[in-house]
Amino acid sequence: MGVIQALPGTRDILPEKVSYWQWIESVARQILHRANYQEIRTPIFEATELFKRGIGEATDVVGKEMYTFNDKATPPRSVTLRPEGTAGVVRAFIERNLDAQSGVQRLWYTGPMFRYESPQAGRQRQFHQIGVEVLGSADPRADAEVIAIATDILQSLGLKNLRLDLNSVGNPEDRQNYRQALVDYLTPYKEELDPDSQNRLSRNPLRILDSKNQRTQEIARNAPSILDYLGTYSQQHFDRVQQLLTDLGIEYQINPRLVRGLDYYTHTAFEIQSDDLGAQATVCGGGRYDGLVGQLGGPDTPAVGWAIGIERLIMLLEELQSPPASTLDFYVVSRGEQAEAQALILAYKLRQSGFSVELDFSGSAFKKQFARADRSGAVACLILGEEEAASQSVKLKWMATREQQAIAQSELLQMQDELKRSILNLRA
RNA sequence: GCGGGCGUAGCCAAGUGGUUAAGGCAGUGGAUUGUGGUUCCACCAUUCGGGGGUUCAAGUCCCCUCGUUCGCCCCA
Repeated sequence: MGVIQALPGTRDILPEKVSYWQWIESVARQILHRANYQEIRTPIFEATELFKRGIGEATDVVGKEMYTFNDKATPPRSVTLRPEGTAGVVRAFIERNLDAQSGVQRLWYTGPMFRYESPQAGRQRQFHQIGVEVLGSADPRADAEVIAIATDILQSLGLKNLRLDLNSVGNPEDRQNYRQALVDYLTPYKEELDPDSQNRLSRNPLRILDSKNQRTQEIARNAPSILDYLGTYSQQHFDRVQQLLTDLGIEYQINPRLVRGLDYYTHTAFEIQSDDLGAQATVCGGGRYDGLVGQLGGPDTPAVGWAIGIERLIMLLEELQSPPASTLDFYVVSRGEQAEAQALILAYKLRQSGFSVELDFSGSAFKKQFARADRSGAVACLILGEEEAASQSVKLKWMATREQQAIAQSELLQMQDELKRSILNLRA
């Protein structure tokens, strides 16, 4: 039609939905504040190299989903819109020497992420995450704390029917041993696997475990478990994390086939899923990444974190709650040149006194303006016609009771406290 | 990249080859002078995402194209 549309996989967040976003942000902020996590804001684009090295060349995210382009530098510089939050935070941690500041850095962030994928339910090209990263502790309590914060946020928003899947992917050595065992097991079945899995057999066999192909799943069911290949330290760490979660009263299920898509994970890996989300069931995913900081050129620093997908969270919230109702105090109705001018001033002054006030600009019949006042959800209506304008007065009408009184404009502005009390009462 | 669904007004939506394209919401004007969450009336798509074709006749059938949506892959 010639109308310019938002690009595929991007969405406008319209005013009627924004209350969900504000609600999520305020709940998360509060919970993170209580745990003394500090907010960090990093650029939404970074050197492409950061993600290649951090996330791993072999991953799908890096291999086919990055928004990468050259900027105008000479020579051209390859730049990528961040596909996830951890790499940027770790880069800042290293570059700004945050490790030197204190033992442990507890950080959180929120903002847009970008992946060039085909959009579907719960998946966009620009989407938003809220995430945490704890840098500088290998203690299982850090894993448990971070998981507890995630469940706390989700529960505080009223979500139920969530599953916490937990696994350990061990350290690189454990994983190498396991990988070999897995390949040994799967190779005889190679012809029966789905084509994607056949491909992965040599490149990324762990990923075969969570294939959705039925036959592949049947085969994977009897595959060796990573949990039988954990070394002593890995096993102790994993046991401890489980114990701590139990102590905290957080329910989880061990899922030895949980494999996460980014290369940097070590030891703890977890996902929080819902059955109400269609194909993209994961609301929160995370884990430990003890090797990443070192891999990106920083001092060896153990770390653990997660990210919540805000759009997916909102999909769940929409099924449960409706957004908070309007909180408009006054709707100002006016007609006639003089009255309209006075109405504007009155609205302005009331706002300065802390009231929320909407002014009807239409100039249409009072009847229509009242109908709009009603729909606006305002507690009271202020009416200014020619009579009121002539006498510098205004009619104050309480919508719920239909009671109406004439009052001098100056007097209305004097009785703030009384008005505030009445509005509170009528709203309750 | 691959597969399926859908595309009629600002929004929701009927319509499945035959004169002027239902209805609802929203919007605008009105039902005696300035009072809403009731009612009633009028107005609001020369046109069915776009292009081509079949036919005496197409929103309705066919082809192409664009958009959108769900799924695969993968992830938040």
